[in-house]
Amino acid sequence: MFLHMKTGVEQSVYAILLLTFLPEKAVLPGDVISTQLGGSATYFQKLLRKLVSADLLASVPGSKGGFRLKKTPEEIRIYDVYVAIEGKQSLYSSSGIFHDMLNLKDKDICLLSDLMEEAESSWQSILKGQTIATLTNEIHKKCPKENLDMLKTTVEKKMVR
Amino acid sequence: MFLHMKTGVEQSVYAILLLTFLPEKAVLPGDVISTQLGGSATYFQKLLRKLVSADLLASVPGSKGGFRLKKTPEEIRIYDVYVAIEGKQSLYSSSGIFHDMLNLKDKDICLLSDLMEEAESSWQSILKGQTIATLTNEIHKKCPKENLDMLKTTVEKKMVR
DNA sequence: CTAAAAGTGGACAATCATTATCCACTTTGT
DNA sequence: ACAAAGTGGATAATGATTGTCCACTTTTAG
Repeated sequence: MFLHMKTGVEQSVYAILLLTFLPEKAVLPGDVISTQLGGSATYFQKLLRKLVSADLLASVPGSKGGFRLKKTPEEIRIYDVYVAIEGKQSLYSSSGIFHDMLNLKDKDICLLSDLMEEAESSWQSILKGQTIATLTNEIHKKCPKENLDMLKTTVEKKMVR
Repeated sequence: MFLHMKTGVEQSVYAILLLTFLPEKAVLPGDVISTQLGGSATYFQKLLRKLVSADLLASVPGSKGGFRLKKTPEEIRIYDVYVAIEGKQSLYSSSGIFHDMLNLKDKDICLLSDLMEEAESSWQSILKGQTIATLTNEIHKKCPKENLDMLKTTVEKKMVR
């Protein structure tokens, strides 16, 4: 088992967080978002596309285009962001060692699968219990108001429509 | 976040399982273990060394040497195997995006860290609740007795001392 | 109507952690 | 003394993640 936040998911969460500052109907161009977060702009575009495919973000093409939330912060669970980026497939999959060791006929028998599924679902349930809205609430505890206001100002300056 | 059983941990669990069949004081050479499990023998040696370092296995060098359990199956939690192979470090570590986004002074502030720690500890608690002994019990449900007996016979044929 | 700005999708390259190999060295039994 | 087996370290191969590029479509502005 491996338990590591890939930067893709982390970046996505923060990107969505940034978009919560947008007024209704306004959008933020992708390169503004990536500039604000730092890191690779082109890779970031791919993340944004995944978030669009997952219906978390809406995109407007063309000049004056950009991205905005497609759901409310309350509706977006951290788990949804995770699935949007990583996909659902990253659940435990046996490598067949148990099968080989015991010379079993049925390829699908695996000793660890039950345990791993339980562990994963326990992990996921935590991520399902937290939404983007939860995080925005916590921002105020963790971050000085002035920094937050500065960020809001930047967003409003760069947004379109 | 990424949740995937690396084969190292999986192999290790099965290796330990295999060693539970050994009578007191007997040992099984490393290459016998890896042959039984399949996969790379040399990589497997590295895993065994990690398990020895973690005090889960005892090793006897020299001719007629090999490996045996250092603890009882009841004492070895799946979590212990995980930590032995992966190390404790694979906890969530922020990549500093939150910091960059908000221009914070304190590098260590991270919005996601609390959530991730909670999710991880929930995941780990499942792995702490299961031991090698638990798995041996389940083997009988999942695996025909004849295959199991065949495995035991092989182990007894190849063991030393 | 044309150009510029912005998102889309796919092919492809770079990076990094994991997995795998090799070798010189030590320990133990015969 | 020699063979079998574990140890530790250096190093290569692999594969997933991350990052780049480019041709294409959509929209707005002039």
